[in-house]
Amino acid sequence: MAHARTPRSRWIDEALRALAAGGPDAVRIEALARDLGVTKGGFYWHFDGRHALLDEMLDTWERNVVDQVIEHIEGAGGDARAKLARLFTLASSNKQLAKIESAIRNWARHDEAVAERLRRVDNRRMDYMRSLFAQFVADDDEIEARCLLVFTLFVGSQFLASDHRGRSRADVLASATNLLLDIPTHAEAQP
Amino acid sequence: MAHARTPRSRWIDEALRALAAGGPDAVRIEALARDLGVTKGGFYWHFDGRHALLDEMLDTWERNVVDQVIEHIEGAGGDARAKLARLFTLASSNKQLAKIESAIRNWARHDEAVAERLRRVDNRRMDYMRSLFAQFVADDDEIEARCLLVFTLFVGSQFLASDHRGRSRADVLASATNLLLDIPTHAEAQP
DNA sequence: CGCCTTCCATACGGTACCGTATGGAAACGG
DNA sequence: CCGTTTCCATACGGTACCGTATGGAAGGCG
Repeated sequence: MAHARTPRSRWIDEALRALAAGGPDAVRIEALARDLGVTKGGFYWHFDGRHALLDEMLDTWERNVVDQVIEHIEGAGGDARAKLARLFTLASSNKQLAKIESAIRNWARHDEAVAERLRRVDNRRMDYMRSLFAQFVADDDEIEARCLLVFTLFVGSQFLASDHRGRSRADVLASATNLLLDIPTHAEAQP
Repeated sequence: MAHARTPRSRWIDEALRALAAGGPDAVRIEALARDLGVTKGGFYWHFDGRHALLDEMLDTWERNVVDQVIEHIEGAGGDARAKLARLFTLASSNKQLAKIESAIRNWARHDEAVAERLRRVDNRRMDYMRSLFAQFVADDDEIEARCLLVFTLFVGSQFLASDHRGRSRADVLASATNLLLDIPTHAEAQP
């Protein structure tokens, strides 16, 4: 096994960068080759065409995201609110990963295979959040609603262009997450 | 002025359909011509190239969205909560418009000119929502947070793939909006 | 060293699109 | 009914990409 001068992983990394920058349509083999300083000659030795590269990109992403989550579950301490707060902090950092994820989310709207992968990831995250909210919210409908609000807050803010009257987006995000962690249950609010 | 067999508006409509289906990269002139049953010959008489079509698409969308909002402001009655509830209902319908908007949101991530148009639209909607929330929420930070939560809820749910434990997405959306309209202010929740 | 596997460069044919040029058909206006 | 404007078809050259084929360089190994 001679050392690959441009191994599979480099193609995948570069492809993910292109995905983040311009979506799946920007993942062009000849363009990647130019960025890597080689020609596409070696690509077709490593991969079975463009579609295979896209698949492996998604495989890599799916693994990384899961690892990221697990890593955070394990390294966590404190109660449910503290864990959620740490999760929110994590979601706010990792800007490159957020771009990749946003590109994949949009991609999934047009490609059922991508949508299925995304569903696996989203469902796993939702399950985790549900288990945390369940520790201080009684009503199941409200748990589900709060999970949806959290999830869409971070996903949606990537696609939002509005300003916030002098406030930074990060500040408003923090206010919103505090709201989601501090508000009383629906049952307590009604009497 | 002879009657245009394929007037500008038909090109734009078809382009918006293509945008909703596959993003801006799917707006291909020769493909649109095929879908319209003509050749691209007439296109370059009407338009000054592909970029001009994309611009006019966005012009059309921006006008329509603003009209849609104004129409709803005018036709509204009741208090702020009722108006917001009606706004949420509107946001949940119009599936084709939602697809176009999602495509534009993703587009704006890569194109600054598109981002500026989107910022105009988003800011106008945000201003309207702020004025409504201000009628039953005291704290300015919380108003901003709730506006962001509402906005990202509807935007983000378009990009979400998760399931909801047997509940429909529409039901969870309804629970979430109720939460945003019924929760007490931060100041009231703290003592 | 000589060989053989691994990796890449080069060259090719094919596809899909852009934008232009030019002729012709279609619908008026006098 | 005839010319003029309006709209479209056709044909062309150019670009960018895909995937394949084939030769060659580079490094491990007997």
